[in-house]
Amino acid sequence: MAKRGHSPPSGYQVTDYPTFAVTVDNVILTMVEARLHVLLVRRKEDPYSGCWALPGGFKRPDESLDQAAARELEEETGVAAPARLMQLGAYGDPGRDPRTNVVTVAYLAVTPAISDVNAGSDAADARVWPVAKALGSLELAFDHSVILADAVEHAAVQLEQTDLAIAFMGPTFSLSELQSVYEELWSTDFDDANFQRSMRGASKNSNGARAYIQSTGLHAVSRPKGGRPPELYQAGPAWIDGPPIRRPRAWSSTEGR
Amino acid sequence: MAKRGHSPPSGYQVTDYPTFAVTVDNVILTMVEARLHVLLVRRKEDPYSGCWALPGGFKRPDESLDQAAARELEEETGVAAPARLMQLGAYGDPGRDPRTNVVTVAYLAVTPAISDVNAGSDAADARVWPVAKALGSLELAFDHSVILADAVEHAAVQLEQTDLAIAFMGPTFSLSELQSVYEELWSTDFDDANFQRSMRGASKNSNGARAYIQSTGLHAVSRPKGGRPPELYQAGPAWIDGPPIRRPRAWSSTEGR
DNA sequence: CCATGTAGTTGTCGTTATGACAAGAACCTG
DNA sequence: CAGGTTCTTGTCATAACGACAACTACATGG
Repeated sequence: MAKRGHSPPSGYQVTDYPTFAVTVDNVILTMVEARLHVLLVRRKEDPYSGCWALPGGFKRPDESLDQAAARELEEETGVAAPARLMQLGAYGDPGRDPRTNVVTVAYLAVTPAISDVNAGSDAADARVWPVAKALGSLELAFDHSVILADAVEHAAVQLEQTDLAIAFMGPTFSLSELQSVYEELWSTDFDDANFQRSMRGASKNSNGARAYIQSTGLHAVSRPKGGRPPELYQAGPAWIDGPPIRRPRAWSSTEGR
Repeated sequence: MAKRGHSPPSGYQVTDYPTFAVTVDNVILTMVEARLHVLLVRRKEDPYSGCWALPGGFKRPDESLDQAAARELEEETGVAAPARLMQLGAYGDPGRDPRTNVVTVAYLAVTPAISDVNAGSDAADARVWPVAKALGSLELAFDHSVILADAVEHAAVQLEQTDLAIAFMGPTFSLSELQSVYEELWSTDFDDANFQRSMRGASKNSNGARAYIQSTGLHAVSRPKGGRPPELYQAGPAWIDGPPIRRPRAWSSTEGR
């Protein structure tokens, strides 16, 4: 980027353009007992005081949008920003905030089970909610239910394009845990056997370099209800783009998307 | 920073948050002679006066982001907003506009060959440029080369997820025209024969309802250089999600993305 | 310690999609 | 009509996918 020294806006008037507040909002998704959950805070101040909302806040002029998102997440929830905080989109419908003109930029991230959530000074409470409930009975502040719905859809798409599913997992995981992520976000049911083959790189697919996931050799400890202890895997080292598994599509004319 | 005549929200202080200008910028992609082109305007005012830039401008408080994008496009270029004006993302790095704090929301659309482009009052000129040149030798205003690059990447991804490729086509088109879109955006070379099968729904794939494209029965008129006149197709009526063709991936460890 | 239940893993098989390539069909030009 | 170009159809081997049977490794309860 060249061209500096444009600084003094030669006869530029502040009144030439309308001003806005710019906020960032984070959609933090995680998996609790095979169900998709989202991190929400309960608002302490007006507007929408007492409502649950996505953690977020005002962007500062001296920080990038990405930085603002990470900062606000930590401030409001005590949750360290996940590595991949993806931008989702901007929302700027008139009147979406009763105070003033506010444009918000939504971010999406995925984490393994969150250890401790602590409401920051701006929030009355903070916890994870099942997405189904957050979109159903909860009545979120502002247009946050729209943002949340978009985020879930975006995550579902990313699942097919990237290794996003692994971001839901801890350092080691079983294939059935991973499978539950795909099944939950895509509302599908995979054949266990076929799922495993797909994940490993299957058959004799190609060069070993692919490595979407990697075997650790370890096995999970047995659990109360029985069943064979699964082998534990970890994220592959140098995974390059490409779908680890294909999203099933409904071709029948009766089904939409 | 001014704060427009908005009902002073009960005890709310203007100084509680920083203000920004919000702009929208459009990336309009089209295909000219099998090469990807982008619509640019030459700036008439500072900053970056004389530079080529994406058509865009300030959002107004009483319109949505989508509306602002469509309005600015028409105002600056005389090009009617294409049906699908997709939001690409928000860009808000500090200092990206030398005047003030500006956050811009980028939009992406694809059109068939644009008939007439007319520079609006804000622009000194308007025309389509090959994307290769726009990203190479042209030196765009602000961070518009970053936005453009992101847009091209986004279009390439959408090509696999939606029927975006057809948006490049006119009312009727030949399969080789369509093929050139995929080949240009993905930097690949498809086997002509195999490409056709994929596009038609191939083999005996499934219920005819799929119909990504539809035969018109017509044939193109013969062209000067010879060759068999291709059959002409049109967009399918009720196409539902799903990739008409898969993007080839490079699995070899030497290739990135 | 054996039957039963649960969960994970391996194997097989037919169907479908994909990629490579040959061959034919319809137009141009000279 | 010969030769070049572009589009179209056909064939074939291979890889991927979905369904499903079978087997393994654990827990629990008698």
